[in-house]
Amino acid sequence: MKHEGGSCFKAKLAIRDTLDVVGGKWKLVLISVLFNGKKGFNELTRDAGISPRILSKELQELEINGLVTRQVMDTKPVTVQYELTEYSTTLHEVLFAMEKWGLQHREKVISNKV
Amino acid sequence: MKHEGGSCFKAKLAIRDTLDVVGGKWKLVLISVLFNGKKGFNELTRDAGISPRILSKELQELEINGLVTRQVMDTKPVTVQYELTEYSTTLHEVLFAMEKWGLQHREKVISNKV
DNA sequence: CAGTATCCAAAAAGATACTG
DNA sequence: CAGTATCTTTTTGGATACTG
Repeated sequence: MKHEGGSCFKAKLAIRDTLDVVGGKWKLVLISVLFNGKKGFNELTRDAGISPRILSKELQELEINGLVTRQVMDTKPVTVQYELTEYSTTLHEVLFAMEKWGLQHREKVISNKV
Repeated sequence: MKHEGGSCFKAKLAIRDTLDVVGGKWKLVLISVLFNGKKGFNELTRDAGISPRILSKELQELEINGLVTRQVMDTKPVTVQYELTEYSTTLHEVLFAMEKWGLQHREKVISNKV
């Protein structure tokens, strides 16, 4: 046995904690889209391919968890800019690892299917 | 702008690909549990805290994606051992990053709430 | 023990119309 | 443009009994 019960238990909990914050179908995708820089609401809707209802909910959760800021701009029809926070940079490692894995996995699947 | 449209699009797709394979509530948790070594079905049920129906489904998907092997042992009441594959090691970076993030985030939340 | 079948509850997602 | 309300559908999960 490599790990004793305690450390595995901890690992499992930590994974769960992370999933509670950025799990689900959209959050990491949204963060990766916002990596480009600020975006407006409808822009995000289009870029991520998400419906407004869900986007609104996801953004609120991301904001609550300190990963995104929402800034109301003083424009004629009010606009809003969503932007990643400084804290969100702590997720880079996760995002980068997932992006890398997705790419290599796609390669692998493609080559196995030829 | 740090990335041009193309690379962001690619990043988004890669994240999605990864989520398609190991997204959801259970897969990464199961993998982290199997990190300990082989486990039987009921053992996994207990360790992960998952119902048999879901466990069965998740394991099948993990097997299909080449992340887990299922080995039927030649014992009196048949037993089965689930084990991570060599390929699953490609996920270590993702798992490790998520574990690390979960830990630091918990720290952060706790200290902010004191 | 391993796993499936059945049934049910809850969560997540999607489409779309509508409001300031 | 930003976002909410409403309604519907799909997905996901959980309890539990049952089978080889």
